[in-house]
Amino acid sequence: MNKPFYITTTLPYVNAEPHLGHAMEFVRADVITRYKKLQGYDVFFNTGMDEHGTKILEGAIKEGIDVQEYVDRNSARFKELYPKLGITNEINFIRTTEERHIKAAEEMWKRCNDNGYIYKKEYEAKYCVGCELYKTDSELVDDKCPIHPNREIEIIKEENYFFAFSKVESKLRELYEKNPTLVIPDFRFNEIKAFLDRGLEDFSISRLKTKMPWGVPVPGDDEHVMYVWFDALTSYISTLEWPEAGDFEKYWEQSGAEKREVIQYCGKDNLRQQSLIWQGMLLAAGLPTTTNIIIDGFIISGGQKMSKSIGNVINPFDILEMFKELTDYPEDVLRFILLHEVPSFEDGDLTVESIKIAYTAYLANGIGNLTSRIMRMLNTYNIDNIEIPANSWTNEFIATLESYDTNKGIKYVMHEVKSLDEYIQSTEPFKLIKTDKEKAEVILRECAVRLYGIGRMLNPFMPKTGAMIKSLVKENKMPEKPLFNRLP
RNA sequence: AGCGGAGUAGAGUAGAGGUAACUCACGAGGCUCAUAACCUCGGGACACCAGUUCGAUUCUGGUCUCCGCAACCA
Repeated sequence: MNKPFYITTTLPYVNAEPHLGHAMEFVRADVITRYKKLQGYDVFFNTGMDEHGTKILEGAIKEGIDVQEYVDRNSARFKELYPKLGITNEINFIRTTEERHIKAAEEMWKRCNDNGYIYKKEYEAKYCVGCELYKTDSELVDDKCPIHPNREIEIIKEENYFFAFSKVESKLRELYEKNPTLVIPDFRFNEIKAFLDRGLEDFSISRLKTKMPWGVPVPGDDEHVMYVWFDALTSYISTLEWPEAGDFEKYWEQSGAEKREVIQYCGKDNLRQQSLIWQGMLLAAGLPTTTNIIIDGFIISGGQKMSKSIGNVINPFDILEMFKELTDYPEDVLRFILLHEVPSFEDGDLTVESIKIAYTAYLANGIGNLTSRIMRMLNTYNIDNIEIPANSWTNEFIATLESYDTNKGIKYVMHEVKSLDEYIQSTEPFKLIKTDKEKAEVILRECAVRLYGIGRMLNPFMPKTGAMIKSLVKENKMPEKPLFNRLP
């Protein structure tokens, strides 16, 4: 059976520490990956690090270290995070400083160039002599560099390479028309369609090497390096060793597959880059486009953006730390919080307080307690040999994941936890066992099967917890200690 | 200016053209299998103004407020 599936996160730009937004994107993509694997797909799951460009150079200069050293160190920091999030270890990494990536970026450039989408034009760039860096309008305050307000910003006229965005405009429009679910959710798609309708301007895709050397060289021109976006976006296929055919053919082109599925996850700040620029590049190079781009919202805290000056920053490591004494599955707790407390497509709010409340309500009092009470009864009353039915995922549950609504998916599971608690209370098997043993046993077997079903559904979301619940039911074992201890 | 999103009980969120749901907090009761857990009941909400409709909180228009984007910022 040929069921290939490709999914990638955006590659984080490694000029800062990993934050909750990164963690959330990884976790969601991981949930989809695990779900698809359980459905029999051959999944290529990609992530990596974006390591070129001005900001990286700036960061390295600031710390006074070699740029390669800087990206090596920061990339390691990110790589550390994946296992702590319970991300499957069958994950592919690409760093944009890798040789295979640089080759792919050069090839992408050549193809766009050969097809007539790249041309040279004079460009006015703003440059701060103090920083020795290019600056964008949004970085300047009153047309001055905030770090060097006493120096004038230099306007550099230089020959730059431009991408003929305007030339792919009609192709993009056609792509959008033919693929009504290209961008998910639909309100984001509307946003980008409206943007496209206003018309696209060509944009600069190179920088002078003398001013910004940290990038992939432009093929055939020693004086320029590629603008970081052009190189970074190519990583989604350089990870497949493109332009070599092998994995690219299998996972990106998916020629023999029933339905082509090439999925990208990204934050809402990336809408334009992923849905417009990257798709435009693929079209220009004559390559198949992405089939679905899933746009995440942001995580805020207490109604405000997380920021160091407000002091409301919560990073993934903090949450793991909070729960490491209480459970053997802190990564599942973090996954749960991100999946359950943040809407799938809109902004969500997390505070230390809200995280604790959710943990107590759903994990300690919910799943953990439910597991204990059922397993205790099965044990005490010696009810053994539970027959596990072959498949128990309902269509309603599957539909949540097929539409990438991971938040709705895990809420569905939590609802089942709740209704199983209600079922126990209303049927009272613990009372019935004294008067009608047979009937009590029927009820408890039903409970065991339903608990096992919860374990199964939990699988993509909270893999370790799901596996533990399943094995407890199978072996008719009481958990040695609570799955999720209550907070002190 | 423009574009997109949002305004639902004390807080955080669901939801739908016709008894507004969930988690936490609060009040009352129940159960004892369970992690002082679990179950039941109760109080309390659809920003504002018009329109469409038998009927709107849900659709349309407007107002106010908040958030994001406003391109070469990765």
